[in-house]
Amino acid sequence: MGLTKTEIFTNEQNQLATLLKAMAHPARIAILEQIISANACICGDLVEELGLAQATISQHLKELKNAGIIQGTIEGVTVCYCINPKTWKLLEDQFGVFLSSYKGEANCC
Amino acid sequence: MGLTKTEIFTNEQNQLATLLKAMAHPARIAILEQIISANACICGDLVEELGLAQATISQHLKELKNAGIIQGTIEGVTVCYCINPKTWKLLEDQFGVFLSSYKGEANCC
DNA sequence: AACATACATCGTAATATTGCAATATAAAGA
DNA sequence: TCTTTATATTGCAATATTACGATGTATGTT
Repeated sequence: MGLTKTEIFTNEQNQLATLLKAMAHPARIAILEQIISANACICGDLVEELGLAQATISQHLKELKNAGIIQGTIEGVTVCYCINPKTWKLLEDQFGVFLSSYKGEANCC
Repeated sequence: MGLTKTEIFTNEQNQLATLLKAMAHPARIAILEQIISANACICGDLVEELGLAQATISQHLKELKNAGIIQGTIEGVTVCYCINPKTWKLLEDQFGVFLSSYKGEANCC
């Protein structure tokens, strides 16, 4: 096994899980924080900022791109990464609905 | 390798990643949705609701419990699971800050 | 053209995750 | 006590993730 049974779950459940999974790594959170705080799109600066090898950073960027969370544009020799506003909003909405569905009502246990 | 280099990142980055990771699976999202919608705490009902083996559900519950997202109390033969309000709030806060740090400003790429 | 720079991809090793059958444990009832 | 019921744990197979060195691929520079 070792293979998630996606067919059992709803599209929304699978989609949310995929987005969360893409973010569920400290390196990828750090990368996103950098991209956001730099406001402009950084690129190989990430390799210096975080203490990871270039290949590793590139792989994390690929995962974020695959999930649609960031987008990259080639700018000469460098590649410019930035947040994909559409997916970001989707995540805010989907996860927001999910989180706020719990009202913290009278604890039963 | 295959081992996350947690020592490179901040506590907050690691903590958020851990919480997101615990939720980043459709089965665990489904479990949480059930627990929330049932309002009261359900238990083995999950095995019937979702189409997964009892051992698998139990394992997912364990992961959610380890992450502090849910808590379980023994009630006779059954175990009563519910959301841990503290962790839920922590996640809402931490992830909320993170998500809202991106203002969707002028796209650069 | 030859080279440097910036990324991406490949290949690989170490480890983690997912899922389940089988088995263990613990509480309630006969 | 013996059995049933509900859940946890163990052990295992299949697959995924993380990380990195080595190498490939563009693009710009001399």
